[in-house]
Amino acid sequence: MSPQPECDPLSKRRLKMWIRLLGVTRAAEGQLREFLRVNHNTTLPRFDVLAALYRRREGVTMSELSRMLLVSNGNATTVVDRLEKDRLVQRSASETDRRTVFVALTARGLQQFETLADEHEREVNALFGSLSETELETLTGVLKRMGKGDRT
Amino acid sequence: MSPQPECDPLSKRRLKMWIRLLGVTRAAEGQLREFLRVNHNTTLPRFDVLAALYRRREGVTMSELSRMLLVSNGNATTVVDRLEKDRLVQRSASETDRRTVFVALTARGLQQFETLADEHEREVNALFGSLSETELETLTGVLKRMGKGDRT
DNA sequence: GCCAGAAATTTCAAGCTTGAAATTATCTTG
DNA sequence: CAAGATAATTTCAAGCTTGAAATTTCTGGC
Repeated sequence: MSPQPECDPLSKRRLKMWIRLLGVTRAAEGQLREFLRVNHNTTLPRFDVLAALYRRREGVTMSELSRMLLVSNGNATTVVDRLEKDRLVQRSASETDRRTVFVALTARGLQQFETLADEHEREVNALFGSLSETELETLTGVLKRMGKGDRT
Repeated sequence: MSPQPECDPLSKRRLKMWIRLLGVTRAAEGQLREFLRVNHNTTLPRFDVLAALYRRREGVTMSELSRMLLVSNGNATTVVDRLEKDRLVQRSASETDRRTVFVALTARGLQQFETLADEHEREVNALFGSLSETELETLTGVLKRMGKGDRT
């Protein structure tokens, strides 16, 4: 049945690790999504955009934003559209390149994010509270190394 | 500014770990999505359903399916609808409970999945090939422990 | 200066996803 | 046995996401 009788013995273990990784991540995402919906009437993608703009207070271009969030540029456009309608973020034109559009938090967006971020951190803490300091350290180390390979 | 001057020093590290976890997972998902689209003209959700049905060859109920994949039942319905239209899966009624619907792979679905699975495994291997055996072991261990807490 | 190609963004159609409401069927208990 | 509660599934509206095509703008070589 198996086409590689002498296949790399690590292959199946890598696959199982990936399945587990996906499962853990999806479960956590689901919890956070529910938390944001129930307690703050918002969504994960909206939160992600606010968080990215909070880290880059001076504003970012639409392209930078989609790269930061690993989403398509079309997607960034629509989420920003909605956030802008709600006056949480604001677009502005570049003066040196008329193709470029900057996005930044409004005062309202900043304020809302600060409340949100605080509770979000608590929620994440609750989700991963069972990890020991050692496990946390190990996991972070491995994840860092895994992130390095990403030169897409 | 910070409301918890003496906050748990692990809190921020847990948060950063989560951000990294999400980043690594999304990057890998993106790669796999592209692989499935370019090489097999299919999508991750479709693959996920086929994989679940492959693991449970005898068939599963719609509810089981959505639990396995951590998606809403409405979602399972629509993906199965499309796969059924393509004759890759098949619904059948339960004889003991007329509310229940079983889904299973068709011969065609089974055949397609076997091809797909093989290449998918290779792709996952390529994505995580940089992990040493030790790292793989460690990561899997931690992920297992993290999965335990999920009694949602 | 002109023009071909590259770059930034938006638009679009199609598919994914959610949570809530609706439907249909089963169970429970008075 | 008749409600009423519970369960399995589908339907639905709204929002998310993608990749491709369209638009507008810039840049570099001629």
